Amino acid sequence: MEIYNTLTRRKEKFIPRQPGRVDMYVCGPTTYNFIHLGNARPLVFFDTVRRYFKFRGYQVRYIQNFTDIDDKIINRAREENMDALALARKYIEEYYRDAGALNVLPADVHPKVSEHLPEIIELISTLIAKRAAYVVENDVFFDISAFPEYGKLSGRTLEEMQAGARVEVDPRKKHPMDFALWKAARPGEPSWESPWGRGRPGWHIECSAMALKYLGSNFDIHGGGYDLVFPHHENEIAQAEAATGQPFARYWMHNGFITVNQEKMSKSLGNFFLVREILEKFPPEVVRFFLLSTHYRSPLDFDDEKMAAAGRGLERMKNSIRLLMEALEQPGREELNSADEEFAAALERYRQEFVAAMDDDFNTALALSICFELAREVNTYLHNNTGAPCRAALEKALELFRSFNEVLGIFRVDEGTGRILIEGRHVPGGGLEEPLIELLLEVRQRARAKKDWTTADYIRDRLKELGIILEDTPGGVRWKRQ
RNA sequence: GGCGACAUAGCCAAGUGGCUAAGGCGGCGGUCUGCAAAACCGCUAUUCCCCGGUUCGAAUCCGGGUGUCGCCUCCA
Repeated sequence: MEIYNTLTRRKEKFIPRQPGRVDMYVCGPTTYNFIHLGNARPLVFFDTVRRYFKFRGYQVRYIQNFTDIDDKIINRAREENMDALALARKYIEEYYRDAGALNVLPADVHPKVSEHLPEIIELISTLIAKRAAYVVENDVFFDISAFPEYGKLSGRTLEEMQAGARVEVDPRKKHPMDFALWKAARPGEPSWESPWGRGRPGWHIECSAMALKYLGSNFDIHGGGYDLVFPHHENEIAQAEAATGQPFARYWMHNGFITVNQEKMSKSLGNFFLVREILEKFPPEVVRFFLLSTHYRSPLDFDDEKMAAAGRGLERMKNSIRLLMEALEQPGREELNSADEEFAAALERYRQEFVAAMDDDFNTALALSICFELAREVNTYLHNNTGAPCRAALEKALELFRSFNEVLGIFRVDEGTGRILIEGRHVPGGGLEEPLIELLLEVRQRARAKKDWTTADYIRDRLKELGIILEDTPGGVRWKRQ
């Protein structure tokens, strides 16, 4: 496998710290609101990375933090007249709903800053002891001059950064790029006891402390959005490496940004989309499919039309799986003929191409295109074998869809059997709906037998308005939910 | 001002030195159908922003230009 490493600015062969095992840490959201589409991209992408490693037989340990202590949370809590930690807790709950809808599997550990104060304080103490940090009044700052490699991740030098500085510098800092590890308590803010008085941790120290706690030094993959490269990840490296003397993480992966109408999502532009709002308009699988349809390092532009196009594409794949499942309900043929052999050989080729695509820096866009090729192969095969297709061949194709989906997570899966669920007729709990639809279809068939097309079309149109799609086939009518 | 990324069809999007430039959406034509839907078949970029260069050969490498976006400040 090859992974693009931000640290070296090129693709590198992936060699894990321990053979057969991958330890990864991904920066999770600051929980002061529902998650937005920009949060969803790294969520879905790194979830896919983790699924792929499992697919490839690695044992994966996946850590994703929640930042539940932060200026934004405090400000928001003040606006809502709420306790800051309670507000954070509320949005952590909401996070699980949105992430779950997007088929993002929970991390092995979701550490919270508020539950890791001892680790954070210990790390800061170590940095002070090693003269990589200094105390001013009740604040603690990281001393950039103690870490000569500062800037290695973002590829900029201290001089360049100073030249471009646009922010007023706290005059108590020894160097303008020094950053806060510990902030003295201010009235009305959550705070904790520390050797430097009551206060709270700075933004960057939490990830260093929690990643080191759960994964140790030199773990395999650290991920997050591209905007975290500087200063967040740069500072994480400085803190962790100054404290331990060891490399922090081996591969740094960063996803590109989501834009809306070619502009970065931002509150000031009013083009901020919450996952929750989008899910009111589009099914979650379509959102996930859309997010994976572009390579993770490229920017991705969001608008309704592109989502609609993604939905139609996903529908094509679902139709193919649906046709496959229907064909498997028929008797079929047991023995293989040469056309079946050819079909099976094509399936094997797709499997290899899929793995090659994902091995190449997680090229999900290419992997999805292989799913489309698989769909067409299946449809063509079914088209040419309407009489009695070979069961073994069909089962092999369905299994291939299933294993691709294990990685991509774009189709819903039955938790018990692991089989792909294509929304069709069956509703859990049943009720009268299904028999009534069947009854209407029967009436419509009678009309059709009498060539009463007006009635037949009327039933079809009205059912469509209710979200029931009819398709007349030579073998009878087929129906599905929209 | 400093640093960086990107530019492939109507739209989205793979491809980073050499077979016919993947795939999807849309469009057009055909098969099937009472019609429709779904599906299948065919067509839809003589060319990859522009200009130079390297090379037997470049969308792919190098130089210059233009344009778009991002980071340098909280940000996924």
